[in-house]
Amino acid sequence: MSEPSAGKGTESGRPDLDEAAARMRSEGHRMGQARRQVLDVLAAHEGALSADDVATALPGVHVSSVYRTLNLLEEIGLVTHVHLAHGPARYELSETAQGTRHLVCEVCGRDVVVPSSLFDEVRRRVEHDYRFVMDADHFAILGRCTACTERRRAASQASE
Amino acid sequence: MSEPSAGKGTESGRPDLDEAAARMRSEGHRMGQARRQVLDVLAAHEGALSADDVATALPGVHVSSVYRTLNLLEEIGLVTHVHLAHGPARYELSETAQGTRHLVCEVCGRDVVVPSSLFDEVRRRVEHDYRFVMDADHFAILGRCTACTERRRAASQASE
DNA sequence: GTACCTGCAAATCTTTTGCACGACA
DNA sequence: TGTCGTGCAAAAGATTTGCAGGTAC
Repeated sequence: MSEPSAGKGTESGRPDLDEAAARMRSEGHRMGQARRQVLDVLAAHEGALSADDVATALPGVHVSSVYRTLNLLEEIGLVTHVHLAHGPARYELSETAQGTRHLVCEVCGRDVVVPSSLFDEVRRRVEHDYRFVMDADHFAILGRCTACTERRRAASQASE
Repeated sequence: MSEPSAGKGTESGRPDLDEAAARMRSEGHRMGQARRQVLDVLAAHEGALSADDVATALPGVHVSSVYRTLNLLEEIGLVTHVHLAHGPARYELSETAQGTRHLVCEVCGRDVVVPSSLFDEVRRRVEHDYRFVMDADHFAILGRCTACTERRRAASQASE
């Protein structure tokens, strides 16, 4: 175990984690090992991780516990999930995900993160015209990244 | 606009179907009964259907055939699929789906279809600033419809 | 000490695949 | 008639759930 401070969960030495623990306790939950470790892994990673990624990173934690934990954390609002393309759901800390949108290349799978403020205008129009409040950015937007667009263009030109 | 599949007397009596059959044959495929029936069901429905919906509507057709058929039709370009919320994928005729985007209420599941032209500005900006070409509208945008927004507001006011 | 968390196994749900037979062109 | 489409069963992948025992508080 690579935690700087050993012992029971009250003093983790990580402000984020203490905050999360407090949040959880205030909602009537405990901060067990699995939950602490899952939060750790999510905090340590930049991108969004699948439940399986998390479980693999934590050999001592069972996948089902990872799922349960992620669901709980999401319920509480500490974690958000995104669907990138057609694979499994991917999770990240809400704090990290805040204000971001994922553009995923259908060809190479590259994940481009863009500020969701790009969508402010659309959001306003949708809210006004359709009375619909666009919400958390749970779904990626599919398309083609530069490289794959060029490649495609080159290919179609070559074939003519 | 949309025309009912009554029309001129051709072999099948359904111009859409004949067209589809021709398209399939030109790509080296046959028009079996499962394929014909799946196309029929999709044409008969306004909204997007799950594979299971289609299979249920066609007691004589096996689910696996429905999946295979839908995948083939999608490959050819006659059908498109959308992910509404977190359930199974939903399929509709490309013709119907053309130029539409789905807004799905996270609370009640209502599916609001809007013109994708709403996103033209965003699309331009994303293409210019991020060199990313936004593609088919395979993923719904989640949020909250009017009714559920009001209900939520009322609830949060009541609880204070 | 009690109630909750967790590991494990098995169930669920969606989608895919291998195989043998029957139908379409 | 030969090939392709289809039904059926089983597999595969993602996620959930029941239960028994350990742990946080």
